Amino acid sequence: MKMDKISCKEELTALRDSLEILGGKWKLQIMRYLSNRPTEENNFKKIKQGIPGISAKMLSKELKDLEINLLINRTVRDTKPLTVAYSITNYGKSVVPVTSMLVNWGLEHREKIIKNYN
Amino acid sequence: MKMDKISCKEELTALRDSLEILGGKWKLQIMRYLSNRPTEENNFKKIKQGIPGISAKMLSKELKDLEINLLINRTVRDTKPLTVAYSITNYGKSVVPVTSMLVNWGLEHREKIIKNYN
DNA sequence: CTGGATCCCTTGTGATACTG
DNA sequence: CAGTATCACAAGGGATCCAG
Repeated sequence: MKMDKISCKEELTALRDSLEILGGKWKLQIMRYLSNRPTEENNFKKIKQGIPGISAKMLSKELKDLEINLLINRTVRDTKPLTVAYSITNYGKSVVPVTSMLVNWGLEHREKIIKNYN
Repeated sequence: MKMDKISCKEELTALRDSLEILGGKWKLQIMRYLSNRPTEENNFKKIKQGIPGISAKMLSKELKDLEINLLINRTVRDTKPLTVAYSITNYGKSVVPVTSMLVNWGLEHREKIIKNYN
């Protein structure tokens, strides 16, 4: 936990750094999916089916990005046909609170919107 | 605070709802900027100068989106020349924890990356 | 099964000039 | 001051086919 006082500009820079790593349509969804299944064998196909609407191309790209940033592990199993298991790293678990917060926010936002229409 | 158990698919849907409202390059930065200045007169020009890199076009568009979603207020002052004040709504304050978390995450991520290069 | 390569359309974003 | 209009380009993302 950071306790130093930082300026607004520094805050915005940090915020941008986060968004650069975690932003976009899919990354947080993938992180959430994997964090919900820490013990299972999460192979490519299974993840693709678990995240509605994502294409193979996007999933492939996003997984690569997340791996580069040390947020997930990619393990190739020498089976035949070969399979690949993806899992969250310990470091990657640091984004779980972020996704939790957004999940709750999304639920409450929908409630709020619905209330406004009644 | 939600205590109901929800399925992973529902979680991802809620996450997507959040990202639809708050996602993109600028919305969270704008929210952060405004939440840091709740008492000041935040006019268009000032916000534009406070958020490095944003264009007038984008700022205009994003402010409109945020207003539609009830996250910020837009108040036209009948001065001359006319000025417009933007401020966070009470509801909009609910996203402050999200931005705080991302600011901290961004700071720590940078530290981590630097450490990995040494 | 995993996922790279290619093609192509849509959307996002920036620069510039301009209006009320 | 507070934006809008227009153009132009980059990035995002889907579909399809193909290879290890």
